[in-house]
Amino acid sequence: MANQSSRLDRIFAALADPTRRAIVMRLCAGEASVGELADPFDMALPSFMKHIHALETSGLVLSEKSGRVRTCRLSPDALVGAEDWFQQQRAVWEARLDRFEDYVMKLKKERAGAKRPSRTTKRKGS
Amino acid sequence: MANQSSRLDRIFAALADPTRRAIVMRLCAGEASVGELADPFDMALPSFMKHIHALETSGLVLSEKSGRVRTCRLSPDALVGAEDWFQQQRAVWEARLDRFEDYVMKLKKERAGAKRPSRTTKRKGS
DNA sequence: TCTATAGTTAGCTCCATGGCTAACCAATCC
DNA sequence: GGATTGGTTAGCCATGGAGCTAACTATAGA
Repeated sequence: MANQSSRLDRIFAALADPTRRAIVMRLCAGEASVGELADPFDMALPSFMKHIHALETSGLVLSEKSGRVRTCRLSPDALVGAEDWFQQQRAVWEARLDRFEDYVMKLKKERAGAKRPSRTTKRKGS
Repeated sequence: MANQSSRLDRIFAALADPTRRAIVMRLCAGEASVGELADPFDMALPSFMKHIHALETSGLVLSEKSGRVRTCRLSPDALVGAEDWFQQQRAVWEARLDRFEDYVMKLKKERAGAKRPSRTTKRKGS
């Protein structure tokens, strides 16, 4: 797993473009040919194909040509990689919030220690 | 003019860069000054500042200058927007898979005596 | 006050991206 | 077989992103 980050690079870069996000959204509803996908966009085909290609090299989209028609579909685990990233971040972030809260609680406790007999300050859980 | 890049555009573009993802990850662990953030990266400060700026204009990161030190932290709802997008997509996608699965099941049933119930579509909940 | 520190601004390269046209296959269809 | 359709390749251009240096501002510390 040397360079997994570059995969994330490409996934996020792919999703940074509204045209490509729209393609992904459309493919969520089922596979489609390049032509069908391109139809709603006011864009020359070669330009559009670049988007398809970007999505393919990011691993989000798979395509297959049969006859003269290329059919695209979402990769089964397409969005998983990126979504996982978010979840990891959120995990750290929330852990940190917890820790921060602990810290604040501890401060309060220490500071109030003189004034107030502390209630058993034990949180952590959620 | 009317349509400057949408917020999602900027968020995903921001996350498409490994340096910036690293910054976000680091900020998950708590706020830090620009200098502290920049330290692990072998990069000139002005270059690094561009990354910070990209993160700020994406709304992922907030910063505040006090004295000569600029302190950065994650925006509280930083990753929410993007994460939501994934969840929406996944919803549509899974709905569609379910429909597809229904279809497959129906096929199987029709073709033979129905035997095994399967539900492969499920992945981690949140 | 003088100096070191922490960022900032300006301005330059280089290359990737997103768009275009034009010409080119290769299936299909009449 | 010839025309049509659906994609592909090649090549051009403009923009913007990522990096750099150099010079500057402003605060903190001695």
